[in-house]
Amino acid sequence: MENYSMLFPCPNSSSYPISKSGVGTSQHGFGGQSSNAFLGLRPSNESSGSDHEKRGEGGRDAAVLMSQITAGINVSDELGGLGNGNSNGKKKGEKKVRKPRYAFQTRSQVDILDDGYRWRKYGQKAVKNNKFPRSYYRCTHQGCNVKKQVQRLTKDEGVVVTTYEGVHTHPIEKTTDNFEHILSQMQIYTPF
DNA sequence: CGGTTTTGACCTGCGC
DNA sequence: GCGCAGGTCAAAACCG
Repeated sequence: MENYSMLFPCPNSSSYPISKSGVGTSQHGFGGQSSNAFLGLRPSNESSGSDHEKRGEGGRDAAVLMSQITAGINVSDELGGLGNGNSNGKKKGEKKVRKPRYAFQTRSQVDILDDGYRWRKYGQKAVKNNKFPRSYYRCTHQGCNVKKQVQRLTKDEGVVVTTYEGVHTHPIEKTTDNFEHILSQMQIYTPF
């Protein structure tokens, strides 16, 4: 389905360490958490990878503290087919506008990254070739139509893929220092 | 009591 | 056309 084009240059390494235990040290600090092992997104993921221990559920606010940005930018401008007819405003005959989506991977014990915005979960689906479900969230801010999907890789249970769709039309609600750092870094890498 | 999560049903697009 | 897979809806349950 979605073919992510990973345009995320790792700034401080010539070779990307693709390791399951991506806890490496680097001089590049994402606000305290300093590690970026480029893992890359592969469309096919069979062969369940490392068997780590399960995620520590619960601590939503501590999510970002536990996570390490590992990779990722996805630019899918107008990918032709994604099964989605009624994004918002279900006028028939309306040409469906596909918003660009941005995906990145984090290495996290929990699924939910606290990025400072308030999200409401509106769906969860089992994904093929993945033993973990994909969760769908929508920004609860009025008028803001940003969505995100969160999915854990079967291949590496420690990796969480977060896909954002849309742009927030409002300021961040609660600032999380770590994630602000992350965002600022990502804007550097983003080619637009 | 209001907001959020859960979860099954439903819808839509795509490939065969 | 049919089946599958992804995405969304909505009612009920849950929680602070």
